[in-house]
Amino acid sequence: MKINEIKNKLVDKGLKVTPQRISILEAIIKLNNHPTAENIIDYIRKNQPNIATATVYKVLDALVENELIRKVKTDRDFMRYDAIMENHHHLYCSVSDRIEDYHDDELNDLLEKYFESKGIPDFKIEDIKLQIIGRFMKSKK
Amino acid sequence: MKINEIKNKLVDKGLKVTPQRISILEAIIKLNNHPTAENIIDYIRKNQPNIATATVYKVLDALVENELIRKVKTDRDFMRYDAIMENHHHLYCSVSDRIEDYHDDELNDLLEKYFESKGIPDFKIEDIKLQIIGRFMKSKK
DNA sequence: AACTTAAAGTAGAATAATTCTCTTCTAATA
DNA sequence: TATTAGAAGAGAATTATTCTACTTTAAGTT
Repeated sequence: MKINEIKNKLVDKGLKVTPQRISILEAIIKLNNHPTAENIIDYIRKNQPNIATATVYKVLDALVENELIRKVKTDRDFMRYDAIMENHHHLYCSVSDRIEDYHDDELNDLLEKYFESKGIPDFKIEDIKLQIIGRFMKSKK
Repeated sequence: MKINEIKNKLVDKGLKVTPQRISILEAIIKLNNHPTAENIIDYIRKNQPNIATATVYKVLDALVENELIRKVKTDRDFMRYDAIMENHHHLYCSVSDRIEDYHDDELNDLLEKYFESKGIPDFKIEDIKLQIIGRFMKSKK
C-alpha cells in the first residue's frame, strides 16, 4: 500500500495526517499476523527510534474509533490489531499465537441467508465473525 | 447445579476437591454473563472474605487446563470465563460488555456440512465458534 | 484415626500491558 | 506566517495478572 493511500484514509476520516499515524498504519498492514502493540512499536522503532509508547496506543485507539483498523478478539492478555476492514473470519491456531485471515464469500452468503430467515430473538445482528480454531499444516511462509 | 455435581467434575478430572475450587466453579455457573476474575472474586468474598486473589487466578487456570471452563475471546483487556462446555456461540453487544450464549444445533450442522465438503487448505479444523455482534433489544432479566 | 506428602492456598511483592498527566510540538487553516 | 486545536512525548501511574516463598490441606497409606 502506497503512502498516499494511507494518507487518504486518514484525511477521509478527518484525522490529522502525522508521520506517527502513517507509520503505525503502515506497520499494521506490513505485519500481517495481527500484530500486538509491542510488535508495532518494535517494527516502527527500527526507523523511528523515538516514537513514544503512549503515542502508539493513542493512535491505535484513534484508528479503531475511526474504523481504519479493528481489534481482534482473543483469549490472551494483550490486544491484537487487524488492518483489513472487509468482512472476513479468522483461523486461530490452537497451539500457538498464530491468527490468519479467512475470506469466504460463499460462507458469508450462507450465514446471511440463514440468519435472515431465522433471526435471533431480541437481538439485532450487526456483524458475524467466525473463530475457526485448529492446526495449521504448514508453517507461515 | 448441586455441590456434589461440582465435586464430581473435579474428581473426574483428577483434581483435588477444595472449598476454593468449589466456590469458584459455583461462581462462574451462577454469574452467567461470562464473568471476569474480578466478578468472581467479588462474588465469592461475600461468603468467603479471605480467599486470595492468586488462588482465584490459579484455580481458573487449572479449570481451563482441565476443560471444566473456557476462556471467552474478547477485544477487552481482561479475561472472561464460561462454564458451559457444550458447543455454543456468543452474542456480543456492540455497545456494552454483555455477552450471551447462543445455542443452535441447526447452525452447527450447517457449518459442519459446509466445511466438511469445502475444507480449508493446510488447516485442520478443531472447533468453530461464531461471534455474533449486535444490539440486544431487551435488557437482561 | 493419625501419618505422609504432593498439591493447593495465601499474602504481598513483582511484572507488564496499557493509560494518564502534563508539557511541548505541529498540521491544517486563515 | 500566525494561530490553535489536536497530536506527540516522557515518564509516572494504574491495573490485571503472575510470581515467590511460605503455610496449609486433601486424600492416599499405614
